[in-house]
Amino acid sequence: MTKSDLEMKAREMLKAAKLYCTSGRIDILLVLMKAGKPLSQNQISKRSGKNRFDKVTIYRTLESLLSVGLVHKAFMEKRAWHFELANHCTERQCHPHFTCTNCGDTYCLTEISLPMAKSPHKGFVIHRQQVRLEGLCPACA
Amino acid sequence: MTKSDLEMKAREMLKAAKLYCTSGRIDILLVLMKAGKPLSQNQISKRSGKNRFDKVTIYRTLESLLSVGLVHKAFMEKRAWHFELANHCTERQCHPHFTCTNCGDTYCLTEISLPMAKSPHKGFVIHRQQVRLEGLCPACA
DNA sequence: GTAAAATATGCAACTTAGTTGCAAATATTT
DNA sequence: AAATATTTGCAACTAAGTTGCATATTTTAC
Repeated sequence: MTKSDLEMKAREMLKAAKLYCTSGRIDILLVLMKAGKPLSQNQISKRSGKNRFDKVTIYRTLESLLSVGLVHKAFMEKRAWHFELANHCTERQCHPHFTCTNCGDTYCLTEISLPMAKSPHKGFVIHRQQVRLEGLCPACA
Repeated sequence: MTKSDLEMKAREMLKAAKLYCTSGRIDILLVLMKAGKPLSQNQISKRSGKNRFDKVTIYRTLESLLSVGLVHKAFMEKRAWHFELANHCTERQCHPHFTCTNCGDTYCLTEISLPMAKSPHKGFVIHRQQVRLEGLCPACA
């Protein structure tokens, strides 16, 4: 897929979500598509090349993408939130995220999926489930 | 269990872990025992009564308790880390944490446990697994 | 195509979480 | 009770994330 193909795709995603097609949103979507794993605001900023956007803009852009379900927030050991494309995630569950305790890298383990937790008797209604895994990656094992 | 019984218990836990029995550690353990759910530094501070400890002390205390496995870090939707007693948690998995999307309260669902994820072929070694659930609590459902 | 309306962006200033270094205080060991 | 080991408080700092407002860009209506 060429660069402009990806950009076309980003534009379609934004249009379908009824969001303005702005350079910020397109760029950030491209960065996330190419990364294929959760990135923090800071990482997104560094990867968005010459047209660096303001920190506030990145946060607000992520918020808008989040509000229409184009991205997800992933919980990580790091203090900052990480964001990733909502690709292949269902309403109820995304793939588990694996963080290597040795090198610190995070991977999306799209091959794995755990059964959804069953609500306990007391009347809890479970809508979504997120799973975080820790251990050693192939390079560090 | 009376207040001093709890304190005795805290002292035993610290002694077994070969940590100095200081008023800060005892107090913070008591707060966590009474809470029964993950608390942030800020919440711990508010709940530790008259002998409020310095923010830095609380962080360092939690760190020491963490290092000997007496407490766990829980990931939450909030920006701050939350800590809880490592009660009933195995090496590999703790109970899932449930956060109500309506009222924001967090519960420890000790009745639920998911099977551990199986390592995918590629050579990942999974050591620990954490599960976060979202939905409606009995009061909000 | 252009003007008006709707929304996004940048900047400055702010809040909150968490950390570091160092001197003073407290806990344990002898 | 003194010496040693460890913890605590304070001040000052870093980094993540937010808010308000003026300006710029995108879309819509004509």
